[in-house]
Amino acid sequence: MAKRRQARPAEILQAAIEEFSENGFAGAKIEAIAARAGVAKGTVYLYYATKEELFEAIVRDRVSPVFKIVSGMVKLWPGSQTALLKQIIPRFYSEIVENDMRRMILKTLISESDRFEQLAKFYHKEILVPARKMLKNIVRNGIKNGEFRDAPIAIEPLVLVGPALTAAIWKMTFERAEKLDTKRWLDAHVDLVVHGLKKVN
Amino acid sequence: MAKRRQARPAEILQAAIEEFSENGFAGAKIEAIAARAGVAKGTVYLYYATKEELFEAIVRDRVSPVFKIVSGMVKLWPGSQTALLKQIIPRFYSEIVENDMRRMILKTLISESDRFEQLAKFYHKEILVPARKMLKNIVRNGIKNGEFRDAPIAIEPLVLVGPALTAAIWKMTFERAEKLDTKRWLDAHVDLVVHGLKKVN
DNA sequence: ACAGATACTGACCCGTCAGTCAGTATACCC
DNA sequence: GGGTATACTGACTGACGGGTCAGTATCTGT
Repeated sequence: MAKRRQARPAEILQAAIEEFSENGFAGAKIEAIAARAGVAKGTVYLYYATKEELFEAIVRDRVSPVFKIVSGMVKLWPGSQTALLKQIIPRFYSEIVENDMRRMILKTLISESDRFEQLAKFYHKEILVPARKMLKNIVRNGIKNGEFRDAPIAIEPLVLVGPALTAAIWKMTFERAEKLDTKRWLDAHVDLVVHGLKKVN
Repeated sequence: MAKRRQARPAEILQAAIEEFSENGFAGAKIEAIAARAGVAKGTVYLYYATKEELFEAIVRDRVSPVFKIVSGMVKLWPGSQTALLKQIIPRFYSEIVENDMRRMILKTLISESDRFEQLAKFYHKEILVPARKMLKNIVRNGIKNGEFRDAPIAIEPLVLVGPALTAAIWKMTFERAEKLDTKRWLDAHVDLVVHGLKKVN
């Protein structure tokens, strides 16, 4: 023991991600997180004052960075905006729908939004607002270059990724009643969006 | 007291709807439900064995009936399928996004899906499957009569209402960070769907 | 090799709340 | 008006788990 001062936080965070992902926020036990990290319960509290703070650390450490990668990709895109959407939307599925940790974060944000008012604001500012801006740019570029119609989606572009969120919800909630066919869902989604935006004259 | 045997269940159910809607499933206290119903805690348990059972009773009593009304409307629709969608989609918003009770039910289903495995199956069978069938019929009819393209949406038609779900989630989770402009969102949604399905030759 | 600082431990504390049940009040029938 | 069934009550129990802290181990500098 001891001397681990710098390694500990990361170890505990990793253990927490696993425990939270498997059991959700409410179901996760601090003692179980400690056990996974090979540490006593009290030690967890040396680094994170509350269960909430531990959860917030996960969001800050693991969610924000991912978005920056996607967002960087957009800036360098050489092809058409339609092709870009066909690239981006599946990305939402692999990052949100198919990723245990991020699905769990989403579920927690929904379930415990009262408890995490602060975190919801953080998520909104760091993820939702930038995502909207990114999508808005894509749509506007498409309108400008004649690919897309001048549609109200340009004002409320997050509507474009709504079905992806719904797929994630389905997976969390109804998977045992009926398995989601992610690929089929994604295909329908992309097709709808592409044709919904396309300019027709 | 006494003699209320037939009135009690409905009174308690109503009180439970209010308490659950205001505080969510986890935050709702049986004692508070009892107080609202003007009854002692023990009395609640004479009619509903557990908190879960009480919640299930709400879903069974209040959710299924609504769907039947919407679904009936579709059968009698005289106009175009496009016009029908323009009628139906806003309906999803008033029934799900703008209704406290149903938003709370949705949130609970998501948050407590493990606890309510049985109920999730019920909801799937009674709501989701019929909703999908209804939407599938609309899309197919539209394809048949030349209004719509033959799109993959015909196979996964729930994608069409995905953005509505997302709006409900936003309202539950990020309302305090940024108020959802439901009408604007709805307009973008309907526009996307209508143009996404439209046949163009 | 000693002292003080730092890291860690885990038994315990404590608030919460779903669910129970012995006791009380009311209705109903003869 | 007495006796029994039925409805209701609310103090209590028991499980749970987040958070605490007095005690122990290890490290570090001199």
